[in-house]
Amino acid sequence: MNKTLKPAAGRPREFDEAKALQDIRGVFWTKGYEGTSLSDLVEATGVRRASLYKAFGNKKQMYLRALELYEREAIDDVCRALLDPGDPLQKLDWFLSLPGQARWHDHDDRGCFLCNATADQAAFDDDIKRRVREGQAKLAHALEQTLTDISTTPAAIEPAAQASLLIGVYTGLRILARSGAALDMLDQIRRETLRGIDAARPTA
Amino acid sequence: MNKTLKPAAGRPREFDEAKALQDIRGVFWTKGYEGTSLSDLVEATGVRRASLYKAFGNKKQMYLRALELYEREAIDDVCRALLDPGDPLQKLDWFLSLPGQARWHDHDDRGCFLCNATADQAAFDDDIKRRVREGQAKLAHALEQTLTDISTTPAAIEPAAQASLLIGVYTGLRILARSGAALDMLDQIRRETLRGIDAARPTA
DNA sequence: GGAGTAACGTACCGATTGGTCAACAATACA
DNA sequence: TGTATTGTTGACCAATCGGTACGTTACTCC
Repeated sequence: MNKTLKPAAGRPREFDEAKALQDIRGVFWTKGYEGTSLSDLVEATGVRRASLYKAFGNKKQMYLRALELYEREAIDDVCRALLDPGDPLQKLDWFLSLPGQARWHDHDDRGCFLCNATADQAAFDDDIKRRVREGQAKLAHALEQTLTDISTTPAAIEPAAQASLLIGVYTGLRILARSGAALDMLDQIRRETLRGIDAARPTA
Repeated sequence: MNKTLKPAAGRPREFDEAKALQDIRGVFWTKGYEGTSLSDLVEATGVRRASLYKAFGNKKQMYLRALELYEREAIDDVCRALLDPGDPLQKLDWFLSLPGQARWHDHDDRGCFLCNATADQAAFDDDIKRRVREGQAKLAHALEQTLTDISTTPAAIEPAAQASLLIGVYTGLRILARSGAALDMLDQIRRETLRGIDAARPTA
């Protein structure tokens, strides 16, 4: 929007910061925080080391920005799909099938960056902890909305608790998928989770 | 057993290899694979660097041995508890309450080493992948046994699929707990999981 | 008491880590 | 045409990384 506006002082940036951030996200996503070196990021972006530091600060902030971008794009896409019209149970089934789909299609499954971050660095850094929490909250909100749509008698089910369950199962599925679990196992987990949710709804 | 037997040739080892492995496990457990340096292990064990290499080979093998020890002790303990006599549903409730318990009691929760390994290095290394799979299989077997005890009409429930579900939920819970998720959320996940399993059993 | 063997202790290795510095280049504004 | 400001560049940093070479020491067996 304001790309041309506000030219600011000094020499203009020669690289596309947004594009660089996408590349950075890709590296952190596949290799994790500790597994990613600055040299990796320099190679992936084509941007010199000092320029990256000038633009982003330090490694941790690059990671945070990359995770933020992932949440704004990938997570929001999932939320939108969950809020789209359609059969709620079918949408939840789709949501829980994402880990297995990724493991099935991709040669090497890099999982969900949000889940990776949860397992990777959230335990060690409060800033990452907060960002992960925020992404989960967005997801939980969309799931809760979808769950509410299952029944018009909301007293019978507890959408908030079931949304938490879905976050938990989804996280577990992503971690298991990336660690090479059998597709059968992932399918079983998805089916049993949906069975439990279906069983909890009021018998109309 | 054969501590005194087979003295072998050469200078005897001055440190207790089993004790050193326990210390190594502790460091990997809390700091992860990449987060652990050889200096950390030297400091934790009190054993010189070259002696560690002599005894264990390299860093990855130290990790594998530590994970193996964890599975042989902690995981087996859990399996035994699940197979002990008692109300099956209550035992499953206990199992799913472990992550929340750890988060509640320990100042900083280092989680379940098996789950940490699943999320940490299993995606990148086939050997670790195999070891993780083995630990999960042991757990799954005990869970399946417990689930079978819930009902005497096994056709109505699918213990194998529900065991997979429990592994998935447990993994998710451990990752979420360590990443600082609210205790409420962990409780909700546990409750909803058990509700689903309870709902699936045949109405006697 | 050798001879053989294996662990110990230390110093060391090249490579890589995240991060910085100062010279230089490109822009806006006066 | 300065001057201020900011990005680019490439060399450079101390620290640390996983791993090793080698001389010494402690043990068993002959």
